[in-house]
Amino acid sequence: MLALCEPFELVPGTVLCEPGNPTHHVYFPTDGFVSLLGLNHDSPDLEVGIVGREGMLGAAVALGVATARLRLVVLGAGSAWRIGTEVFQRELERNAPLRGCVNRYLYVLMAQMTSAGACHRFHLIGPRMARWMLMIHDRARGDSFQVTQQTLAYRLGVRRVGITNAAGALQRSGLIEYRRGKMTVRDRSGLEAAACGCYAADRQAYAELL
Amino acid sequence: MLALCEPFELVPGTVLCEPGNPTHHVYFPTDGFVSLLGLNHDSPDLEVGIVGREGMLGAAVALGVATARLRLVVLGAGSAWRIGTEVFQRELERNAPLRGCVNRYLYVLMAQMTSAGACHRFHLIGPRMARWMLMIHDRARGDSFQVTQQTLAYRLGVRRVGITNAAGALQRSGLIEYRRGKMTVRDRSGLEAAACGCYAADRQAYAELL
DNA sequence: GCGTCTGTGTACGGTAGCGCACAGTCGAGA
DNA sequence: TCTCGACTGTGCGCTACCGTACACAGACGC
Repeated sequence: MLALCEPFELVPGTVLCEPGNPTHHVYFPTDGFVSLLGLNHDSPDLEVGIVGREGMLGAAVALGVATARLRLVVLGAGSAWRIGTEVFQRELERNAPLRGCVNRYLYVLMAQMTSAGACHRFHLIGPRMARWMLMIHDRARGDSFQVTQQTLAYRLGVRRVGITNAAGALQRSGLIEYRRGKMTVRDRSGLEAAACGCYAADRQAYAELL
Repeated sequence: MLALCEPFELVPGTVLCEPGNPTHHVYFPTDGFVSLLGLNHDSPDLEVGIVGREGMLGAAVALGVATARLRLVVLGAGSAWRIGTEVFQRELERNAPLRGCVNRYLYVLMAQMTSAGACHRFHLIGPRMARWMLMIHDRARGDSFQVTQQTLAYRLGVRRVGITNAAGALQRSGLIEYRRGKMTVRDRSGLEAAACGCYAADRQAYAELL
């Protein structure tokens, strides 16, 4: 499988894929992380998931659809293996265990999108932000990562000011620290307590199936 | 395929499936409609989709997972064909066109769940309710169907009072009529104008792929 | 006719988040 | 060292929605 792949560098800000365009590659991050954005001409954009080394990008190709519906934006620097869509599809047909694995991943992805919907609808900004920090923390190399409040606000579908307040509260509680685009997790377990249950639910769904 | 199925009656209120439980059957409604509810111990339940004769229930079985994550509740009376999970899986393996079709349906479902997330997050109750009415109207036999404001509120994740207000506005505009649990669509195109763009987007996604 | 239950209308205070605007403050590059 | 742009903090009025509570009306059985 690896022989069919080529290495690819994940550079923050890069758009790997735009809705409506054909999917040319499937990506398997080994490091770094990517934001999945659901676009909607009718409402602001909204992040529906984050993918790091635990997952893959372009799993929908396994469903036989080679047109993207999500915008994929690199958030955290790193690297990935990528493989051409057709090659991947051919491999899927030959390789039953691979197919099973990708299918289970798709299922987990669906589960996460379901819970993300309710999360964005009902939960306060604070817990949602804590959840987001934890998801990044799981996928980042260390305790710090580059994120401005503006980009976080965009991802959670709220105003920057909302993030400023929530982040300030988390910082005053000593859970995180941040400074001009650099966020640092200070108290991981405190952050887990502050996050909404969606974080634990997501991890459980992943653990159960993969 | 039909030879492997058995007829099944969809009785409103029936719970076809509960999260965590094994999926015993896959259903293909020929009439009536079913509500897909995402449950969350951390927040109120939320409807993530509606399925009628255009779709199927238990598509996730095609991903090799026989455990449900959604609660399926019959909303509109009707009938369906149902098939045992194992039989269906065996059939999927033999029948490539069927597999392709189910896969595409899964993809559409994912697209709808994505847009539903943003819809619940950003759109006002009025447009969301209009969208819901249209989705039911598409799947119901006539212009009328049995729904109380309370059940609708539950599905949209809002208070009943919120529905009372929105429904009152729609009725005053002459788009719908309702009376003690019976809703009637009076002005279909007006309702389409009142609904949020998610309705049109969903239909387009479906038309493009199926 | 009478009570009862279900469904709908209305009211009221409370609040999270919005849109907007502006003021600091830090950092990188000239 | 200075400037400029990027990042963060704060303020203010507004609104959609929430939780709660209560009143009314049609439906139904006795």
